[in-house]
Amino acid sequence: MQKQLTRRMAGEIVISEKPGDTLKKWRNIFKLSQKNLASLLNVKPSVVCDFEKGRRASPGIGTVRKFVEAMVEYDKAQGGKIVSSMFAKDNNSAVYDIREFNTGTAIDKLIKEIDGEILSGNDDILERPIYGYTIVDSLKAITTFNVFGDLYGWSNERAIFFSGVHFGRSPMIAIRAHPVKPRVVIYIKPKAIDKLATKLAEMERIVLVKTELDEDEIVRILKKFN
Amino acid sequence: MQKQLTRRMAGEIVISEKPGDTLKKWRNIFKLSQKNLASLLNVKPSVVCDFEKGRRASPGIGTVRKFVEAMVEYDKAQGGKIVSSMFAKDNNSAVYDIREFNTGTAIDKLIKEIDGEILSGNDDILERPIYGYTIVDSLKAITTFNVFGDLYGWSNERAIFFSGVHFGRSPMIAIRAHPVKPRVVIYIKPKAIDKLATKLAEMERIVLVKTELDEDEIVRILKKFN
DNA sequence: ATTTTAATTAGTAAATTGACGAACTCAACT
DNA sequence: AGTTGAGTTCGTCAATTTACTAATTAAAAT
Repeated sequence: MQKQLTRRMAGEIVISEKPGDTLKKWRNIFKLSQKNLASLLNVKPSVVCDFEKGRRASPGIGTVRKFVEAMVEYDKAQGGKIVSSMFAKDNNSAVYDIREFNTGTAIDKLIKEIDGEILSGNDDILERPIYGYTIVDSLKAITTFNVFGDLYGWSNERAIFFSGVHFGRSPMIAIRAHPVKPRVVIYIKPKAIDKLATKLAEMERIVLVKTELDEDEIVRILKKFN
Repeated sequence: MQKQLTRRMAGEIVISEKPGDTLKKWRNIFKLSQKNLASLLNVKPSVVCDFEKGRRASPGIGTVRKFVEAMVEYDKAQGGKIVSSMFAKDNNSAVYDIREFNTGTAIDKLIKEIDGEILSGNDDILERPIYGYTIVDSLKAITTFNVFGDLYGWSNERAIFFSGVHFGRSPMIAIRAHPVKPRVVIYIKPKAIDKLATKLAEMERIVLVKTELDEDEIVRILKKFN
């Protein structure tokens, strides 16, 4: 998340008409005075000012990097309020469990273990490895502030389990709309399966599975995987 | 879109462990040889190589900018294939109309013009300006390849009209899941309004509106706006 | 009215960049 | 075996950046 923000800041500064102004904008966002920022960087305030005022036509990327990273680091030390606010991420109580595997696990192996039934998915995808999973409550996932960003751990090559599924339409629509996609979607005890859900799964080439096991059993079983 | 990509590239290069490698990565993405790129920049190939190999610890942002912009410009001249592909935009037949305004239009003014009924939205948001709109068929939007990326024109401060709405649940879920949000969502002749839809609108602080006018009438009316 | 704090401007020395050309490696063709 | 294309390495040098100090202006705070 921090890296993402530093990249965004850096990109904005580099491409900006007036890099100095953009730098200043960010300094203000982080509520730092030139003096404060200068001391974080172990330089004199005039240095900060020179950059903001555009005295250098083309400062080095090292400079930009130091500036940007110093601000983000500073914020982190203060509790990371600014960085978090830029990502508007919050309450992730919708996430029941999230884990990464140390090695890849084939999709079909995982399905077998949790006694899943495949609703959609070609054979050729089933051998692909995934590197983790996330279990979420489907309704909470959409009503909780911005969980979608939290669904993906280290790897996007993962399975997402949805509990509290009625027809499975909303979860697939959410996945459809979200830029990052899992490899496998598993509905925990769905009441029924909407046709649009399977169609969307096919379009996204996502393996769609249902299981009648409950969350705790699944977590227990997946403990094995490493 | 181009600016967005240049920023992204620049940010990645600046923050990268090895800026040179990242530069190279992008050059490869744009299918350019060092020689080609050098000629676009009016420098000798060894210059490109020096940067890629990291001979300069901290090249200036002007250099990064020139490199990045040259690649994007080059691609644009070739039809913009790479840039487009980075945004995975494709078939946008779900989009009925998309337009940008030249000046901001207050949300409440637009609502009045299209004879809309507000289902959710605080007064303080209603005065905010928006800078464009998109009209999409809601079902096509989710079944068509990656329209979500195409919903947003130059500005995200816009209104999105959904036609073919049943209960308005899916469109709001899609918006919920998508990282970029419009200011206003307008359902065109919805059959009913799902409670979850209004709830999500409130959470996202999006003004949710319904109108009984049809697409053509709306387009006609919005022609006035500039 | 005076002092502090924040920001700006400018002169300067040392370090670094930006660009060149020439020599060199390493595959891939012919 | 020889040529071509793509990429790499490196010495060189003018132009620029980096960071300093000191002086100056502007706004807030006492």
